[in-house]
Amino acid sequence: MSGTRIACNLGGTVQPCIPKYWEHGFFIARKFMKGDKTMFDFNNEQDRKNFRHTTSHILAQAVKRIWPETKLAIGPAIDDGFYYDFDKEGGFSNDDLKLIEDEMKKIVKEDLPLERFELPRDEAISFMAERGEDYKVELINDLPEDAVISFYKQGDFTDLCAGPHVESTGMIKAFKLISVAGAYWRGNEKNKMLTRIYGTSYPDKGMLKEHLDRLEEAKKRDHNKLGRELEYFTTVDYIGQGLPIICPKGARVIQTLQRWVEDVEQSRGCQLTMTPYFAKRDLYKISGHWDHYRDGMFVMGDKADQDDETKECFALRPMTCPFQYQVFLNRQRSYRDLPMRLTETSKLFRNEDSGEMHGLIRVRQFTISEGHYIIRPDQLEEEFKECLDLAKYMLDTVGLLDDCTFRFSQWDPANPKNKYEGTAEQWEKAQDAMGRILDDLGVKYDIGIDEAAFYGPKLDIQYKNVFGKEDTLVTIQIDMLLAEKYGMEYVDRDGSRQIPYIIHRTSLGCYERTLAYLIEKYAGWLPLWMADEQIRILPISDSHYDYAFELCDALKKKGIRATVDDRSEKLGKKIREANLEKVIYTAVIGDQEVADRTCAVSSRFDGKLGSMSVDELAEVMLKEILNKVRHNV
RNA sequence: GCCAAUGUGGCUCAGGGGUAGAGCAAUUCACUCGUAAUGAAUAGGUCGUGGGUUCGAUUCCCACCAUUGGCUCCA
Repeated sequence: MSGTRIACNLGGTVQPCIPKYWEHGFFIARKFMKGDKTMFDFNNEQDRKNFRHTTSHILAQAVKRIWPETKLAIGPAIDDGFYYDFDKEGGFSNDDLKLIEDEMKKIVKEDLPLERFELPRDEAISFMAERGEDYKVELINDLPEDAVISFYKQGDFTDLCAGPHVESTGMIKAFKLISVAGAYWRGNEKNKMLTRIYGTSYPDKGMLKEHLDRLEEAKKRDHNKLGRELEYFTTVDYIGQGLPIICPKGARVIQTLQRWVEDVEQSRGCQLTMTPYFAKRDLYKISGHWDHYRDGMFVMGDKADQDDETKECFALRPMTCPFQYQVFLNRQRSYRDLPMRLTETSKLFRNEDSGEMHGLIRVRQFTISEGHYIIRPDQLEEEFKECLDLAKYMLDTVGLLDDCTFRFSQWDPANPKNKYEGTAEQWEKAQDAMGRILDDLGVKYDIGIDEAAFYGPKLDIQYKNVFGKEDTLVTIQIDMLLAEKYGMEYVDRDGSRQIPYIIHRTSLGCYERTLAYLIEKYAGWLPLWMADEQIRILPISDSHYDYAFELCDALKKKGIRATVDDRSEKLGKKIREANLEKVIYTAVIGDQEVADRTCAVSSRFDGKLGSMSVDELAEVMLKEILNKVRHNV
């Protein structure tokens, strides 16, 4: 969009926007830039947001024209487009979307200028109250005392809005309504569920098409589709939601990752533990899980017995922490024992709400490289740094680091659900420590308020799936609370008893989720070292089978995962299917190869490598495997 | 959990109140093949599950289950 750079000269308060078209473009209203000349550029985030925000107003206008009784909530721009929340009886159907789009086209054609005006609070309230816009009235009421209350008017439609917007509705040359979804008013599940319409818009049709094509391409990488097609995993109705079956191919990847992770952790001073998958309620009571996390746990037995102290009650573990602490508690500890770096490839069980599950990304049983570093306070910085370094090393090795973002997840003292343990003082102390360490390390992070664990702040390493939805891949948490709850202490140098700090950390994070992201990142072409089938040998006809199997065995002996396609099919078909099944290396065997004891090798990434002996082939492949080479797909 | 959409052989999909169809895949046979689909034949579905309406339901209604997109929650 470099050609679309336009000047803007625009007004203060009630001033109408005066369009001033430059060569190719249009211009944008900036209420706050009185007399200032600025450029519009769709590549600029703010300009793009304004553009999408105006589109959301057009959406609202269209909806109000068709269903005047509909109440408006909010309608901001988001990363790839915009949405608007409506309160309409019965919601919207897909046919309705079409209807709305048609009306929106009319509004664009009408080329209505967006005019900004302000009203004093009482007038603003009566303005919206007269129109029956209860949600808007609530919004205005909640604005701070000194807030400027502004409106934007376009033709027959006026919305409460801080702006800014583009010049006129005629500028929205290309848009599309993408989907309908439910969303709680103000994001609170206790409030009414409204109907949200998502859409996107662009300055021209070509860009819109590009965007939609990108979405189509993303769908092809979707682990939930590709992972099932390639038989990494499957699900079964009668086993249950969020309980995927990891098939051999997926299990191989996870096994390979797990072995590597455990080895690396061991080389960095971690000790492996194996602790029970479930425990009595008593354990979780000490940790606070029983009070703060019970909804997320699978508690066994009758619900009625759960709180009956005379009855034994077990629950599957949602976290490993309280189990691993028992290792520390097993005997008296000295400051010399610290840091104690415990790690476990841990199965966890969390009773997620039914609507939360998603492929391998959000499941009810998962496997995580979960570690607890029990440390002296003076070791906090060094050990935290070690955890971060470990995580970055692992993510970098598998190729996910570059797409990660960091989130400093903090508590919200005002959380209404009594989510957090501990005192404000303890929280401030832990958060200050983490903030200091992150700043020292120069980590660039966003701050997530109310994203902390119930026992402490977290550094979350976030990753986005092909559709842009973000989840946590790795987490490192500082905990100054739980050690005390469990009576964990060590004898310090001076003989005094001290309470350790604990760092909760994952190194590679959840294997199921990581597998999902790897499938998406590599579009199924996982790096050779973790791929299940590393090479497929393709004999041309059955006279070549013996040599093909001989070759296969020779490669296996060298630690390469090789198979033979011994079906009675033509070579073209075998090659096609090896590609569809994302096998990186193929080796063709015909008369020539049998005669000179070679094979004709191709690699997905390096093309035809020509004729090679077993040893040459193994050398090439082992080099790629040992170096954990990753390709861009 | 909430809002909505979807659910037809392994996969992609068509159909529709009178008890189901295509392509690919699978199986068998023939072909013995040189870098992205050889041909023929065969088999495979109580149309997600359970109720209801009806002479009759896969089709209409209800509930449940699962999948998908959001919301809320979260590794």
